[in-house]
Amino acid sequence: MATHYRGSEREQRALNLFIALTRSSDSLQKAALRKAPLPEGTTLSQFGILEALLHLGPLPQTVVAQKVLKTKGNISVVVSHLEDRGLVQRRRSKADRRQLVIELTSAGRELIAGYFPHMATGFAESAQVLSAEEQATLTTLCKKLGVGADSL
Amino acid sequence: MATHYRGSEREQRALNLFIALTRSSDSLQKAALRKAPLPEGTTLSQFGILEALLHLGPLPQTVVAQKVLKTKGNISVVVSHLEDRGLVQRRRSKADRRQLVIELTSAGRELIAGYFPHMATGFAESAQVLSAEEQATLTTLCKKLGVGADSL
DNA sequence: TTCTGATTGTTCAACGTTGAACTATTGCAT
DNA sequence: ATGCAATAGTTCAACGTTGAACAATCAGAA
Repeated sequence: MATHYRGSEREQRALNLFIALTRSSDSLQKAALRKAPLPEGTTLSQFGILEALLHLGPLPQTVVAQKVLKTKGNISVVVSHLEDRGLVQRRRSKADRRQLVIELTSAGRELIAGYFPHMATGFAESAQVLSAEEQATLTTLCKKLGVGADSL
Repeated sequence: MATHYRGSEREQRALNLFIALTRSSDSLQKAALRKAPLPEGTTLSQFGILEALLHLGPLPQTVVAQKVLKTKGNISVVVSHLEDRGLVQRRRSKADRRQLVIELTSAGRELIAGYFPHMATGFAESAQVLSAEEQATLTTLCKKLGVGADSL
């Protein structure tokens, strides 16, 4: 589990932190998916985009890319797949004709709105090994770390 | 940053935790890579395998798969790429003739041993926004969460 | 207005990733 | 010894992912 690298204390601490972060988010994700399998034919990437649209409303692709931490090229591809499946639709923005605003179709809304609560329950159950206070501490420290790392 | 899902307190807490975990590990990784770009032609996946071999010695592919949290099919592909690049070599195990033991070539060892310390420094610098105690707390909570989630 | 640089999205090559079907080998139970 | 379930690895289709090259549009300066 821990790194086998023989470096300074400081480096080993940082490496162990990174490994623990990566594995725990991976474990949490997998546990939630075990409890709430994705709808047939829906991938994790597609889910991420559908979820953003459900909770934030119609968005231009660039904004979607920022939300799900992927590149615009990637979003373009995955949105096309969602469009092929009839879950999403592209609309040219009148304000800025470069933008394509993505919005859920009724089928897409039904799919994601019907599924998401199961996933939320899955996360809640999986996170229960930590107390509410521990979860809050963990979240706070992660945010501090993330913001700090981004500004380097 | 936080979820926009309107569910129970418990669910929102778990979702926010997951988002924070994901983003912080992503930020930490990207910050480290900014400070220490991977060697030309080396991908993150290839790096992961080289690193495992450097610090754990020659390993059969199944073990590598467990270490880097990927499937055996994936390891097979990436190891082939590493073999093409002359960084790694497959050796049929005598004890169990099903196993292929992967080991670093001298070129591979030189590459990863020369690069890894830079990455370690990058992680250490990026993690410095947290005190040593905070890092330890974060690591401990992550492990507890990970172990708990795995056993569901 | 006109030029110029920045922004939005598409496309493509190369690689990564998974899960399933397949082969070879092993170990065990009978 | 024989048969059989489990294990190690390969391969493939389908999809995801990135970064770079490209076209269209916008916004601001001269």
